[in-house]
Amino acid sequence: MEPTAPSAADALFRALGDPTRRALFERLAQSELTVRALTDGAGISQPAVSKHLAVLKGAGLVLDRPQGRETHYRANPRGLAPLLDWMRLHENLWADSFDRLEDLLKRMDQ
Amino acid sequence: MEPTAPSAADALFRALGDPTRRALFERLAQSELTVRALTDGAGISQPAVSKHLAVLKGAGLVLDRPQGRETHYRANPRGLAPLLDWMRLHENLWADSFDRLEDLLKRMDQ
DNA sequence: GATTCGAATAACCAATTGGTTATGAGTCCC
DNA sequence: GGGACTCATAACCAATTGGTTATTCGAATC
Repeated sequence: MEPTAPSAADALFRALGDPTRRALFERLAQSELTVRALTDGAGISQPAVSKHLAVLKGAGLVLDRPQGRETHYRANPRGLAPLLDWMRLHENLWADSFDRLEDLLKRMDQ
Repeated sequence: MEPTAPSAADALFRALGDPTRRALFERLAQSELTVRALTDGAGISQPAVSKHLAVLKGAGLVLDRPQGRETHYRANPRGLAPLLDWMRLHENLWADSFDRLEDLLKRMDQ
């Protein structure tokens, strides 16, 4: 019900500010993947991927699920909520025709 | 009508990734301000503010209006559109209850 | 027209950051 | 238990970045 803390948007924007990191998030938004699977095709080393995942996790954008020796990562469905919250702060920027935006955003809150 | 280019989201996320820069944008989202007015209360030097404004302008987030010796900056109402475009790419992340999201976002396109 | 003011640019610097290789701590499999 | 595999962390490095002061240029003011 209450809006996301201001600092949450900070971490989120910073986390998504890096293209490589955002690409990882976009892959995770489609399916759960292990660190190995993410590393293959990422074009960077496995430790680099792990560091990016730590940042994404810190921003609440991804969730991890350790299983045996591998860790499965997936996007957190509620992770992008602070971004929508932030947008609501600037609702007045949008054209008046988007008056349904507020209703929509309210449904994100609970 | 056509979705924003992928690179647009890149510039936007990077521009908003810095807290100081986002604070400047948030002030401009409420009213048009000169560089001087922005500098007062920003806690950083005027050249620093000018550099941040250049980045925001490059990302399409603000518009400038030179007038005499001062430059007036204001938020670009269409500047955040790429962010909504990007969100549509991850629509599947959101809970099914937000099925009106697509309709809403479509209205951003024209 | 001399001076002050507003903004952008240049030159520079310290801190942050995104990457690397090396290593360590668990887990699976023979 | 020995070896291969997965992931995280440590240590380090080059590049980027956000800040500074100095300077320049154009516009307002006296």
